[in-house]
Amino acid sequence: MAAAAGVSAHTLRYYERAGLIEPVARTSGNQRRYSQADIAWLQFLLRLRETGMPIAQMREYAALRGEGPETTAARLALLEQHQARLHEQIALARRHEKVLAAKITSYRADLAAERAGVDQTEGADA
Amino acid sequence: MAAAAGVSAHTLRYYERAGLIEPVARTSGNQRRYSQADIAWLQFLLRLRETGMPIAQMREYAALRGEGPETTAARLALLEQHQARLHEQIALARRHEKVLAAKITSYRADLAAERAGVDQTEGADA
DNA sequence: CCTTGACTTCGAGCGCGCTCGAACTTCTAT
DNA sequence: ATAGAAGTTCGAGCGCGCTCGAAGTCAAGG
Repeated sequence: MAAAAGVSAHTLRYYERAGLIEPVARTSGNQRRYSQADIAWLQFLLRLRETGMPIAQMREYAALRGEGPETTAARLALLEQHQARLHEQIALARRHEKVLAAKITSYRADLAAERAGVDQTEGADA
Repeated sequence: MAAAAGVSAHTLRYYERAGLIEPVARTSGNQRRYSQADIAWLQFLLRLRETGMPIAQMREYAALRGEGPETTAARLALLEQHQARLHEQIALARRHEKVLAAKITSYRADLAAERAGVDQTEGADA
């Protein structure tokens, strides 16, 4: 059970169906045997996945890979595009973090005021 | 159409159904009229949403808010918890960014080698 | 008055990424 | 030889966060 690669057998089969993994070698009895290369590829996919790359794009990437080494440039472009998205995500998250931190600070102030017996402002939530 | 607050009327009603927005004032003809306070609250919600807070937790927050000012501490705790998650997300995204950058660098090297007429390594994807 | 268009409720449907279960086959250990 | 664990295919289901459509109600302009 190659699902020890950090993912369920169900998911593994799903990835195959989804065209992310080219059909893997089978035993005489039709059972899948994952090679080292298969596992490496899977882990690469999982890393892309973790970074929020949608399945559809991973499929594109996988298709390019299937077409051979002459698609390296195209694959690189995909990765770069993904990297750009990742950058954006991080930047956005950081902005949100700032807003949230401000909100929390003001909440703390409210609490302090309350403990001091001062009336609260209503609807201070925005 | 208060949906000009950056969200569709459908979504607005969905949020009400979902318990994120307490039922808003209606005209004689049963039509919703959003007050400034409603709009402010909505925008606060949307900000939480954008930062990836799940609806379920927003619902919790909304419920606490409905219970009055004595729940401020609890709400603060929720926000802090969310902040922690946001921090984690950012940290994770940064790690992914590093991995991806490394991958891209190696791809560029592959491309350069190819242009130089050197054979490619197969399965270099992990 | 009457059209027209924005509102209402309700429940169904969607896109994503799995996740699961049924029914069947195959492998493994005794 | 055989029990039972683990594999197979297939299609359905789920959880999230909307999104949409049908059928009806209401408001405002001509």
